Amino acid sequence: MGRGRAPCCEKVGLKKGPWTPAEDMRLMAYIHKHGHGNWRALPKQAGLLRCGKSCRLRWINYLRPDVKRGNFTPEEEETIIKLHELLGNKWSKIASRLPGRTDNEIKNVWNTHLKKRLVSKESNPTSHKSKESSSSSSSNSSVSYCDQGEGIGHEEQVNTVINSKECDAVLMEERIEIAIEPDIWDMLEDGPCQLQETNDNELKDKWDTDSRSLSKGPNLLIDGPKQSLSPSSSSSTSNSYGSYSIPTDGKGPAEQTVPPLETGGLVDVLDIEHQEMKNDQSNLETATTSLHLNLDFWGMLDDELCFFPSTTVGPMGDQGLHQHTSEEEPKEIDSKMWISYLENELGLWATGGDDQQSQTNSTLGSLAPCPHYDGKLEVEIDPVITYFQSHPSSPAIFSL
DNA sequence: AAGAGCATCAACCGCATGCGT
DNA sequence: CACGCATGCGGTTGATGCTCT
Repeated sequence: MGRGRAPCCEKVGLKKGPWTPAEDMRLMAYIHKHGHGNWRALPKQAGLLRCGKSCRLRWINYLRPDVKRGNFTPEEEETIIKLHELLGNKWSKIASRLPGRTDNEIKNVWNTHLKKRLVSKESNPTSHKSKESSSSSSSNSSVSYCDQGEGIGHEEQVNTVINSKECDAVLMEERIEIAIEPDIWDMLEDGPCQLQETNDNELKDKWDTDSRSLSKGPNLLIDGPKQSLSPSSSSSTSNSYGSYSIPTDGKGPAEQTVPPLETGGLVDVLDIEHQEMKNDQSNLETATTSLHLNLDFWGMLDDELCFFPSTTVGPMGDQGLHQHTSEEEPKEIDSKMWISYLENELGLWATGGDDQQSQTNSTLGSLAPCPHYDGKLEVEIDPVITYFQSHPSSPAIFSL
């Protein structure tokens, strides 16, 4: 049905392969300030030698604040199995039922773990029969009924509970059903600067501990705590992670009343869906609430930036990042300074090889540091490292 | 200790879909 | 209605790390 085809990304001069920390930072900084209204234009505007697709994917699968990392819980796995029975390889739909999980991640887990597990169970029918066997076409093969046009009955089965429209609409509501760790919010309310002064060791311990349980990637910017929180739901979108709100202003996280979703079982989930759809108005309200949450998230990010050690405040000194004026121009200046600052900091620790590195290094000397930035940091404290050590996960940084 | 094989997962690719003109 | 474009989605690949021999 699609008319015309997206012109292939300009391949010439565009970088492929694993993302570097510098690229991650650039992307995060850009989206932080500008959002991602246009993925295609984004890399150019952000100074990234990547195609928009690549940026989008990186953001969605890794940098997105509410992405949950770490091993899947048994409950999550069970949910995936059940949903796969019903939906087949509709990874994005499945992902929409698992807050913080991406379709890519779920797809990988399915292909590497769950599928094999089910196959082995099938080969041992005494321990596993009935349900799985009746839907084996979808559960033990990556080629599902959805792919093959078979199993329409399954689709109908799903549709008796949720038609596709319902499903999409429900996703909005669902986005806020994410367990929040209260202490995280407490930490936020205390203010990151205060934390730095009073709870630094404790917090660091927490991060360190959490970090150990994390999955790691070959090119991770930072490992992150296995978190069950996602303060900024991506509910402004019709899918689980498709877009993110542009920062402006918002209400505090404390207003959020978040019933934990996780996996109460598929039936429960679908029941909830059904009930939810009875009231479009409430969905609209939820959407509004979620929007506030998203906005707040960015505000929190800005607040977080004062988490830099007192000697390592950002480019705007101890005021800049907190100063939110209504005027566009100062914001733009802030944005540029912020990005420049990030680039500078990356120049302190990132290894060479990245062509952006030369850029950042070249600007290193020319950029006026913040009033508190005395230049000794390079030796004594690396502000970026310090910052991310305190916030071991990039998602965590944003989701705090 | 070294190499082979396997497992995992981030990232890419191409097609599908939706929307604006 | 036709077209072009941007984004979403699912399959696949390749790099990396781990385990086994």
